[in-house]
Amino acid sequence: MTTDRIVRIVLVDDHPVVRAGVRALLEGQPDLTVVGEAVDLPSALATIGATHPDVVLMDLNLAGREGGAEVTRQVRALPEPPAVLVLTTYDTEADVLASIDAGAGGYLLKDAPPEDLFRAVRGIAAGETVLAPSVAATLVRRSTRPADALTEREVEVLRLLAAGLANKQLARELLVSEATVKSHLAHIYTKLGVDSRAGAVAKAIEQRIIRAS
Amino acid sequence: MTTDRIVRIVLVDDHPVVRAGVRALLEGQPDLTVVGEAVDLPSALATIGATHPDVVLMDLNLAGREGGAEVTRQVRALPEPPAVLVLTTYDTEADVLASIDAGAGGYLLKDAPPEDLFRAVRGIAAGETVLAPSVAATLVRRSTRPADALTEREVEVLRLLAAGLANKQLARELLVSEATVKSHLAHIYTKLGVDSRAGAVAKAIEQRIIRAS
DNA sequence: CCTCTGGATAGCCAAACGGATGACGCGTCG
DNA sequence: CGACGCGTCATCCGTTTGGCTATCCAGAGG
Repeated sequence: MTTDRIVRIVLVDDHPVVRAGVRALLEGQPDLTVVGEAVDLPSALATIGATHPDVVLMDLNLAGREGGAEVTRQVRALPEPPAVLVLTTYDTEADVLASIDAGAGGYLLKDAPPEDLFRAVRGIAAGETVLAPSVAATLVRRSTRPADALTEREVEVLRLLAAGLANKQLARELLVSEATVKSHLAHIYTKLGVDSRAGAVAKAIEQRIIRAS
Repeated sequence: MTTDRIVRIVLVDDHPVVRAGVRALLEGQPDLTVVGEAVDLPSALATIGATHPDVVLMDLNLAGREGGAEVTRQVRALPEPPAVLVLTTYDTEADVLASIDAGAGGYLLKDAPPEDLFRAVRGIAAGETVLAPSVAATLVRRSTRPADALTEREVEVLRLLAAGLANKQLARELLVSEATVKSHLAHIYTKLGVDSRAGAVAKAIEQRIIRAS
């Protein structure tokens, strides 16, 4: 609490515009400083190894082979890992859960006001967990209504379903039998309150369980 | 060409982080200046009316009721309208076409290097049309294949499809025979490049042909 | 005037789908 | 320990879907 040390930050985002923006905002704060930037997994590990930052600001939608969640996981696997604050555009259930699971200490949306960003960075640096209001709401909604919470596997099925795959293709992709796929689908239908694939896809996108991109 | 006038710019983006980033980048150029920012349609019209900029940098994924395309259209409908450069994350065919159709003079992706951004802004201000390479490719691909563009009726079918209705229900709802519904669906599938209802719903939402909520 | 497009209609048929029901191994948790 | 959730798999059965081919009509435009 009496740590008036400057918070050292590394940005990981493949958009130059966003990096410049976050950097400009953070550098306006006397107690925050950006010590490095990276655009993908290799550059992130290299930059973090070279600078040993306190906090990593991570974009989830990285262009490279590995998404932000995977990069987060590997960053957190380092010895004496920095705290990771996910700063992204979407707040789908799947994204949030994957990030938290990967070891992120916070989840903030890019449309958050700068003050929230500063608060979040300071909080993360102090070891707190920081969630954007809508993200917290998502998690609360999920834990207060455990009746219709989809399992990981079911979300996985949904994602592929949204790609228009048939049961046979789903089975091949998930390495299970077609019977299992139909079983998952039946559960998904009852949980989402629909009775067809099309309805499930629409409802899943609407409820941000998966995203349409 | 001998116009050494400073290019006056208004930013329209609902992400404070991105606005700050673009502003920081642009202000680093002596011949470019940001004279205003806006987050949605009303604030955009107000800001543009008050500042009369040369160029508007427009994000497509605005949070408000109107997307960037609609805002672009209304901006271009003003007397002596500023040039509009769309600066966004995605380059889906639908987005690009909607932007151009709405009167945008350029389309750039957020992952473009800053130099490209500067060049684009100067070009737009000079009355040129500026397209990102991948965007240009999209347009070329389309002009060689002018096959797709859903009719009103087909979009109507899609909307109901996303509600999970079966063909029989679709027929009742649309006051046509089931055969007609199947005919529409077949056309939709070929136009969207899918072969199932679920795929069609996902693609339609992705391309913003219908809304998911 | 004739063509083109969008919309509506029809029948056929194999394949896919959704519902129901039951079962098994495996963790967790009271 | 026993109940429970989860993921897995299976069989049966009626319904739906998607692909195909073909016709008809009204309005727009060359």
